[in-house]
Amino acid sequence: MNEKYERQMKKGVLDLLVLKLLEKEPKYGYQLITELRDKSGAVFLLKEGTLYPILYRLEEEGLVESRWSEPKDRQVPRKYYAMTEKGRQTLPEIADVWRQISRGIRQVMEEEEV
Amino acid sequence: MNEKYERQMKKGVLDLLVLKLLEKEPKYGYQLITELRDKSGAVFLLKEGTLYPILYRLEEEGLVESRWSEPKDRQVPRKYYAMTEKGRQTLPEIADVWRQISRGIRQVMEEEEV
DNA sequence: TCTATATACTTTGTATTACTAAGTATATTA
DNA sequence: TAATATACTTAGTAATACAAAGTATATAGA
Repeated sequence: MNEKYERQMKKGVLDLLVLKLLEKEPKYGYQLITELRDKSGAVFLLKEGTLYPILYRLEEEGLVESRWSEPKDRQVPRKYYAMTEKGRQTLPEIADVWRQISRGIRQVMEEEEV
Repeated sequence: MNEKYERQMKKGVLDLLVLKLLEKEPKYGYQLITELRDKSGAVFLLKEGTLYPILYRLEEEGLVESRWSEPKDRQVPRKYYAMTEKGRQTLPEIADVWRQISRGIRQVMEEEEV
């Protein structure tokens, strides 16, 4: 992909995708990176330096909350993130912003392409 | 719309939309603002301070070129922007970046929604 | 045993960009 | 005459994806 444009176009949607992945159940950071990679068909290959600050920001905004796992059987400790009530209210709003913008883009792009 | 997210999600796509609108014929800045507003269904309401710097950047990158209109019959002078050869090569590349990213987002969003 | 790799989280710094706000100037309309 | 629409410019700000480096543990291979 054209890296320059790729980077900019991804701005803003990561919050949406992370929230979406947390919708059903709590997950930890590294898990989110691999799920995002797999489900997006390797379009979203996040580095830790990208994802973790997003989680910190979402937590600061009150959309998610975290707790450390008590590490059983010699397991590396993990920080699980779960959606808050506010997060559940906000997710559909953000999803709607995405829908409107992508529709606007489609309309401009498909214009006169009949 | 949720302004905070709206702003970020629009990042990067404006170059694409502006190039798309210039594909068929040269246009001037103010014209691009109104066309973008109308064709997007008022999703993209650009201020001059948003559009013109985009055009300067695209020109600096060699994707478009500008010329001032010689103002006939007491008309305000206009700066027309036209696609360059390089611009015509780059447009499909950027459009493809958009397609891949939006497909990746759709896949994550639609996951388990059956 | 040693080493490399995968897992897992943190932090600092940088580049890019949409937007606000202000300014300049002309033409048209009320 | 004033207000509005047209048309372009510029300076400054905030937000964020990413690179890069660091810390630490578990596991697999040589």
